[in-house]
Parts: sequence; structure tokens; C-alpha cells
Amino acid sequence: MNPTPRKPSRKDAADNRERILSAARAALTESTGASLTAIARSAGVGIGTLYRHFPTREALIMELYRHHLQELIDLAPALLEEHPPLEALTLWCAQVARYGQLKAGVAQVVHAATNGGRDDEHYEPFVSAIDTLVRAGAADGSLKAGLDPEDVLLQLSVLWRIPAGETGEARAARILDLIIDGLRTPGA
Amino acid sequence: MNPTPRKPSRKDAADNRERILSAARAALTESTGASLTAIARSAGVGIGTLYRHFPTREALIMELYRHHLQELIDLAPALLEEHPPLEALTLWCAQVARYGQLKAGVAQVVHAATNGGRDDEHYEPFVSAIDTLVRAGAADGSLKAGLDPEDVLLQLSVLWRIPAGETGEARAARILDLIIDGLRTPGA
DNA sequence: TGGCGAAACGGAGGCCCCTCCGGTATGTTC
DNA sequence: GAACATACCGGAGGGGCCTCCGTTTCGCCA
Repeated sequence: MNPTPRKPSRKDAADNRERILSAARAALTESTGASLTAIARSAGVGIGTLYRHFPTREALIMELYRHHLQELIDLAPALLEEHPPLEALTLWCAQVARYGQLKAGVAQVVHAATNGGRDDEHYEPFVSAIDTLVRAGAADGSLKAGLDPEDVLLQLSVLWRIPAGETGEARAARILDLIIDGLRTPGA
Repeated sequence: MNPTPRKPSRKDAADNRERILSAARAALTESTGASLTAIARSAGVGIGTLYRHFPTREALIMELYRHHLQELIDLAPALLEEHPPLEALTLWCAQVARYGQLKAGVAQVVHAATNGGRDDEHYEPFVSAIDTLVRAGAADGSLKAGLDPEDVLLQLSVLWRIPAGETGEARAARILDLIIDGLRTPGA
């Protein structure tokens, strides 16, 4: 839809944006702790410049992982075409959990995106994706009717907070089962 | 058990501790944003002193609301004596949610306590309380057997993150229902 | 090509968290 | 009562986040 969002018109700005992203990718890969000051320095721009391009740390990380998020969002309708709704939801959530376990950065940013709220441009597509899934499930009777996709997302956001590690994956799977059981039509 | 935990032996230390707590209570009531520097100043102690007594911001807030937390923990067995397990769990969780809605400070600190992890002295009692509830539910068949109380706590922690407001309470109730449905024995 | 206004730059500065350590008060022991 | 070991005090300082605003650069238009 909007592959290169809001690319600056001026060349210097576009350049700096690219260099900041580059430096950030290098600095944040596998350690979300790098300081923005350091990233700015390593990108050869002032801290003010970094902040103009990415008003918050989240915004920066978000940009780095934008396409990961988009993949997740696109996955929902794709799964629905090949699976019954309940299964599609389950698979989708599992994938969501996997992303969380995979990259600490993704987890952090998605958690922010999903918990952050209305104003975040990444929040809405996520909610839509879930809405698609739960509506299909409601229509086919496998999920409760009238589920609020935001509620579901909020519940899922817990999956991002599971400490990655040995047992993290198993724990995510357990919790995911609990969540989905709660969404299913009782007694069906 | 331990009503005044680790009170310093020296009088000056005890005094300072009290004054810090006082200042913190005043500063943090209804706005968790006050800076520790400001609290220290207003308590008439150096920032170093504040940090010795409360090694982290959480620790300070935690101390302020310690008895609220204790109330919650004590509530679990009390409810179990007067209600069947499933109902006790539901009531307990509702109370947990209410605390979260009530005071931003409580929510924040409990979220930290419940998400923080193993090393936090407040984490374990919470898990125990939940364990009591879910074991009772498993014994009586109303809840799934073998639930991990930490998993349940993690799920509940979402309730603290619901933005307080007009619809917050309703939303918490909705989500709580979903969570509990997920914990119940299927088809019972 | 030259000029101009808008947009971008970038660092100083304000505020914060937390640590470290030299100086100080305390209670304890002789 | 004096000396001592200790626990405590408290602020300077290092690092971070983010904002503000004077300065610089770009791209368009005459």
C-alpha cells in the first residue's frame, strides 16, 4: 500500500534517514539497549536530527521491523483462505508468538504498538487482522460472537512479555491455548 | 508475618526512611510521575540516601502499597472458605482488576511485581495465592488440572494495563471473563 | 543563474535515573 | 568516657532521553 512511507523530499533528509536506519539496524540487532545518542553519533548526525525523523525510540524500532509486522498482518487473511477460522486464528497466534520469541526487538515494539494505543499507525491494522479472524470464527460458530478484537489483541500482547529462553516457547504455547480456549464457543 | 520489614537499626536511618516514605506518599498520590530527585529533596535527604533505602523506584512505590498487595494475597484463602473454587477465583480476579483500576500506582507496581520475576519478594506470594485458587478448582473439577499459576498471573497482568477510564472497568470485566473461560474445564 | 523561503540540521541544555565514594554520625566495647 | 568499627549520609558525576532554537542547506522559481 505505502511501501516507503513519508520519505522526505529533500535529499539530505532522505540520506540522513537512511543512515540513521542503517546505524540503528546495526546497533539494535540482538540488543535493544543501544542508546539513541550512540546511534545518532554512529550515523554521523546530531541527536536532534534523529529525533526529527523518529520522534520516539519506538518509532525507530518500529520502522526497522515494519515489514515483519506487515507480514503478520497479511498472514491473517491468507490463513483464512486455507483453514477454517478457529484453526486460522490458532495458527496466526502461534506465528505471532513465534515472532515474539524470535527477536527481542520485534516483541518490544509490537508490545508497544499493541498496548500503546489508538494513535499508533500500526495498531489499527493489527486490530483489523484480528477482527477478520474473530468475525470468521463467529460466523462459523467456532468462536464466541461479538468478541472485541482489541480485547483479543490485549490478551495476545502477553505473549510478547514471556521471557525468551529455554522454556519460553512451551510457556507461550500453553498460554496461547488458554487464551484461545477462552475465545471459543463454550461447549462446542 | 513481617510487618515492618527490615527496619534499620540506627535511629537516623529509621528517621530518614520514614521521612522518605512520607514525602513519597505525598508526591506519588495520584501521579506516579514524580521524580525521585524531587522526593528526596522534599524529604530533606540526599538522593543517595533515598537510593540506599529503596534501591529502585519500584521498591519505593511497592513499600507504599505493600499493605494493599497483602490484602489481595490474603483475600484468596478467605474467599475459598466462603465460596466454591471457581467462584472464589472469579471474585478474586475481579478484586485484582478493581485494585488496578483504582490507583494507578497500585497497577504499576503490581504489574512490575507480577511481571518482574523471580527475584522480587512480592512475586512469590502472588503466585502462591493463585496456586491455592487453581488447585482448589482443579480438585473440584471446575478448573483445568495442572494449571501453572505463573501462567495465570501473567494472563491477569493484562488487567493492569487497561487504561483507566470510562470504559475501562467494563473492558476489564470482559477480558476477565475470557481469561476465566480459558481456565475452566472444557465442556463442564 | 541568483536569490529566497522552507525545511532540515545538530548540539546545548533541562530533567531524570542511578552509582560511587569520601566524609560523618552512631552504638558499642573496653 | 573515649576510641573504634560500621552503617549511613549525600552530592558530584556519568549516561540517557528528549526539546528547543539559532544556523545551514536545499530546491524551486524568476
